[in-house]
Amino acid sequence: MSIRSEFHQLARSAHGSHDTVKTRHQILDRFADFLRDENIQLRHVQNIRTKDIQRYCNAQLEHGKGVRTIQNELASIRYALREAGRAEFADSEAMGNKSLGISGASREGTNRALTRDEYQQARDALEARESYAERAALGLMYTLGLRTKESIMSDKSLDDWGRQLERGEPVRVLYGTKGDRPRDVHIHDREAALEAVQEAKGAMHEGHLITGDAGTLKSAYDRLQNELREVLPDDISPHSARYSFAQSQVNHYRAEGYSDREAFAQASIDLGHGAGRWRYIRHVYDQRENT
DNA sequence: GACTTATCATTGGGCTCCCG
DNA sequence: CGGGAGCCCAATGATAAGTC
Repeated sequence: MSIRSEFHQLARSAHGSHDTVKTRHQILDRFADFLRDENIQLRHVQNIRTKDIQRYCNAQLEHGKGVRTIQNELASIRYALREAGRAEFADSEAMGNKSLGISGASREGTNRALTRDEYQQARDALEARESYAERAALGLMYTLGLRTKESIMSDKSLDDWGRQLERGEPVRVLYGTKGDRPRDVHIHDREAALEAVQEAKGAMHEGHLITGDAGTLKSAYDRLQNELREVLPDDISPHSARYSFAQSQVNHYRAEGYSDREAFAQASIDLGHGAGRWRYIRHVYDQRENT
């Protein structure tokens, strides 16, 4: 059995969501490519040495890959090693990111928030294209702070959200959340949020808001992503709408007299992270120049 | 810091329309 | 009626952003 097929088996036998397993599989496959191309002749995962890993890291750096990316790849490789019974090796100091020369990457976000004008322009453009469902999805992302996937899967929740908003309750996001963690979002601009929910309800078609040709979640996702990219500025991604929401939450909490730190913490909770993530929110979401 | 899961960018397949 | 330009979109690959 080749080292490649060993990798494949290891990638699959391990745990994780569908996407995670798939990614791990790809990473290990590329690592196997590297070993082959470099003519490093290893028959088994058992025989992998630190220097092989080191060479891989160097080559990736050389190739111009980001440090964060390589760190992520190494996480998968270590996982495979552990799965193959080499936990001690995988967790050894020599196999740490620091020793391999891939530590210390910046974790600050690179996206910026969508401004109100840009939001309005994107909505107009979507209307002109008669992409009403996509326009509604963008509205939900902007007023409720939803991720793209959450907005696609919002169809099941729109009625509930409408009711919750009417009563002044937090909005409960259940479907499509990262890691399947539900969250309650405190909405300050209730009117705008209600409007977005109504709009989305009206844009639904056969029980769904967004549908791709293939009828899968993935195709719906790609369609929305593509459509939004065409009407948003080049340096803006759909996720930027969520940044805007985060900023507006922070501003509202501040206006209510919260300290900066508490405002960040509250906004963090609204985005579905823990309160302890306030520092992160400050870095990633609250880029002052756009507030 | 390490590991998992999401978003984003790029690629390329396949459709349509037009020309010869 | 074949083939290629141009477009649209889904698949694939890369990377950012989550949690533990």
